[in-house]
Amino acid sequence: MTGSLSRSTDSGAGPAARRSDATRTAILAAARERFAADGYERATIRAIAKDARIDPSMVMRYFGSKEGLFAAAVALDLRLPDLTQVERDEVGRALVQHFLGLWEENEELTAVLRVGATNQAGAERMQGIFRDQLLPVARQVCPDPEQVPARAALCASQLLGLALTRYVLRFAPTVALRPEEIVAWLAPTVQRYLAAPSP
Amino acid sequence: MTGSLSRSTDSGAGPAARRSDATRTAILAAARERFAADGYERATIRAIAKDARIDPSMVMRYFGSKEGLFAAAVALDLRLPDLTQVERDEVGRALVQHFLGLWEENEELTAVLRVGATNQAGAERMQGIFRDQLLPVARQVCPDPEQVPARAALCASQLLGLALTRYVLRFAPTVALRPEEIVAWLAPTVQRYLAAPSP
DNA sequence: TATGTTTGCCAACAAGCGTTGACCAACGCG
DNA sequence: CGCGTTGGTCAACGCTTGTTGGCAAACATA
Repeated sequence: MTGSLSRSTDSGAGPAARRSDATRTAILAAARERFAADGYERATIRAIAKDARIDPSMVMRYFGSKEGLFAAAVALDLRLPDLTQVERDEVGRALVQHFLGLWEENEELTAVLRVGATNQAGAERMQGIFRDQLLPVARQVCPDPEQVPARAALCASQLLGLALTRYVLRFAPTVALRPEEIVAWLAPTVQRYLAAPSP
Repeated sequence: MTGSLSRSTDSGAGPAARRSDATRTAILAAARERFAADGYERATIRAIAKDARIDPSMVMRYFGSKEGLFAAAVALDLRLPDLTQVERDEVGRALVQHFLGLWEENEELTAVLRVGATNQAGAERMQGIFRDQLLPVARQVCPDPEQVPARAALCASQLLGLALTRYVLRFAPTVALRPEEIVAWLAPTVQRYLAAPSP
């Protein structure tokens, strides 16, 4: 009941490092992996707990529910670059390159895409990412403000389509493509969607 | 409700129209709807049976298992046009138009896409559709036979990306686009992926 | 040492799932 | 009429799921 959480080793800046932090991050890592591999429904709390080598009830204690765990596991920040600093006719290439790098190293993105395809809450989360992160960047580049949503949406369709076929559906020819090839093919597309005059 | 044709009037050609055919198709329709709306795991046999107003056990009798039902519900034929009959620089537009028409009228495609994102068997089914239906068409148009798989894969990424954002994730700006706009934007992309010299 | 808080495991719950088999009501036909 | 086939319901099975509460150690503080 006491709110006091003073610790002997709490020296100065930042919150004290609790013993449970290790388990917490272990759970989150296992959750990301499972969500990415299996999607929301088939990624069971029991399996995640087994991966993290703790009891399923701990997951509930730390994250309240399965939805809470998912929300905590995939807190997505695309870290999109500031396109005002990029040459006007290079924004397409910059965006594709950035996205590809994200997907290659980060399995959260596969998780959120897989869940977005199954789950209503997941879809809404993706809508939020699109609205809060991609739309503003598109606004920096698009000529006509009124066309920003449509153009950003077209970019999303191409970028997510690549991610879908390469990381989720695993089409053989798409998986075989080297990153440079992908950039070379997709950059002009994204460039046109973003900045070229409308057809 | 049954509208059953009498067996005695079974005149010659084709198998007799059984009374159960109505239920069968009702189950399939309900299954398509549920799979499209909920994905594989959350589309329960019980819910499908309730939609079709019959007992869950009937689904098992007719289709053996949930996987059997899914296989029967989404037997996918894209009916892709013969691109050798189309002007060389119009194949992009033709393909986009055809795909868009399919998606707009046919919820099987949403179902198979949603399931492909969750389910291993679903993903393999999509790989098969790509291999057996899109690849051959690309072979009709691509200049260099060696590039056919990569080029077809790029087309798939754009077309499926559109379907994903429009019909599954339901991004507002993508949903708002009129079909003609989509064709106008995507046709040049697909055209370039298929037939333009590699970058 | 004594006390209260963390951290964790265990066993169980209620609900929902796919699936099965027993049983019943029509129907077609001799 | 009687009888086999068909179309259908019902009740249950075994299992897995998310979730809960109790209890025992480990630890921190006094």
